[in-house]
Amino acid sequence: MDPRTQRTREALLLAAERLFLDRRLDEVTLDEIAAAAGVAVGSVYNHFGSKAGLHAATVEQALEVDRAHMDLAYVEDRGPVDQIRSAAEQYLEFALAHPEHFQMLAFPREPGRYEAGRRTAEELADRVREQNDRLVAAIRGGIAAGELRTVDPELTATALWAAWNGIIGLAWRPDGLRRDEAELRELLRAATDLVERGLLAAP
Amino acid sequence: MDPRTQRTREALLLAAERLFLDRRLDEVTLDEIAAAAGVAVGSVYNHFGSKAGLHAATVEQALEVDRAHMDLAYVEDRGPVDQIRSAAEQYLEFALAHPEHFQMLAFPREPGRYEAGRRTAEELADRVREQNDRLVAAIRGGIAAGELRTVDPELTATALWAAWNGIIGLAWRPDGLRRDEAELRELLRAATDLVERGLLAAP
DNA sequence: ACACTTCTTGCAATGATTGCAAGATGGACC
DNA sequence: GGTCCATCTTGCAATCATTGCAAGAAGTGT
Repeated sequence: MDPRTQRTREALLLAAERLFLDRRLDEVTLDEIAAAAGVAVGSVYNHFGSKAGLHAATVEQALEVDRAHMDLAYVEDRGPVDQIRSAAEQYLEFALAHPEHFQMLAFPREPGRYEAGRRTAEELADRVREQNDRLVAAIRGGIAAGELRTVDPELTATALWAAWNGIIGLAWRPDGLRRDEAELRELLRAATDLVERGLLAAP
Repeated sequence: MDPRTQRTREALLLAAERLFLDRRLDEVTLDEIAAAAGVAVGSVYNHFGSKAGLHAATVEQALEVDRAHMDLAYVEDRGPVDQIRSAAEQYLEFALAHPEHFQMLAFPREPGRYEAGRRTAEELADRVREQNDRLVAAIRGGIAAGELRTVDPELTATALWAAWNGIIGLAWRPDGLRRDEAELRELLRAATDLVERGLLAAP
């Protein structure tokens, strides 16, 4: 990698990390960050695509946390059904612990006109696919083990993940429909129960 | 209502409607709209809270369309299960026909610091509650008729609606995970099937 | 006509974003 | 070393939504 790129990126990340420590995204200006990093504002766009992209990068470690969370779910000694159930729980834990990252994964914004923005967006999408593949595998496993009905694993995994996003996303609605942590757990539990046992009465 | 309020609102709505006819939200500036309406830019904030709020108001009729769509689902002569199934379908149709409104209902943005913005946000939330109540009623009906298992109707309705939001929202992702109309229909069908019959194999 | 409330307006300021052109720098090659 | 070239960086201007505020205008009631 070009040493200039490396220097600029690191200076920005370091400065941004410090500033984001005690202030929220909208309380810190790009001017301030760039000044603290000793770099031009434009460099933020060159390397991270947007303010949000820079912020994302500073919390990039959270993606590792994401993986760590989800690793908890897919441990080998759980049955497939258990894995799916705990995937939902761990996803919620991840979202509550790292709301910005959850929102970037679940509800990404337009990446802007800089190459760096689009690159970041696709990296995040890859992360989602990665988790989705594990879910697919769990579903496949469940079907193979006879624990689950025969469904399309890909379709089911995507639908499940998207449904979780919709439910968990209620936590950050700005209106009266916002749900708090406890309500979310209830909702997600209800959803999981629904998906497992179905809504229809036994025939 | 103060006649000044009425005049200003109508002038803005008329001008905005015209300009939004052949250009998208981000292609029309507030300066332009205010100039066309012969009012100050600030009036947009006084009455609609934000540019998005003004846009919302111009497509307000779409909310009637929303109701019309959803009315199709909850007709009396359908059974509760049928009603729920078609509620999902109609919600998708509504979202595809009126993406901006769907997004304002499903994923509202911060309403901004003007009173008008918060008012609009709560009106939209009320609209959601209204539809949610119908879903609750359908679920109650299904349980009463013995067609559905005994679940918490409120919890289930909210979870269902939020899940639909997550799935339908995939249509407007800016990244590689976007799903097109056909895929959405498939996904939603899969989700509905999942919710109805459950994922677990018959014991 | 007078007072009072409520709207409207104009203006300045902030801050993200975009586009661009000029300058600086690192690496490859002689 | 010196030269060339691709790539970064920078600075700057411009756009645009948003916010805050203060002065002016217009209803409303007395």
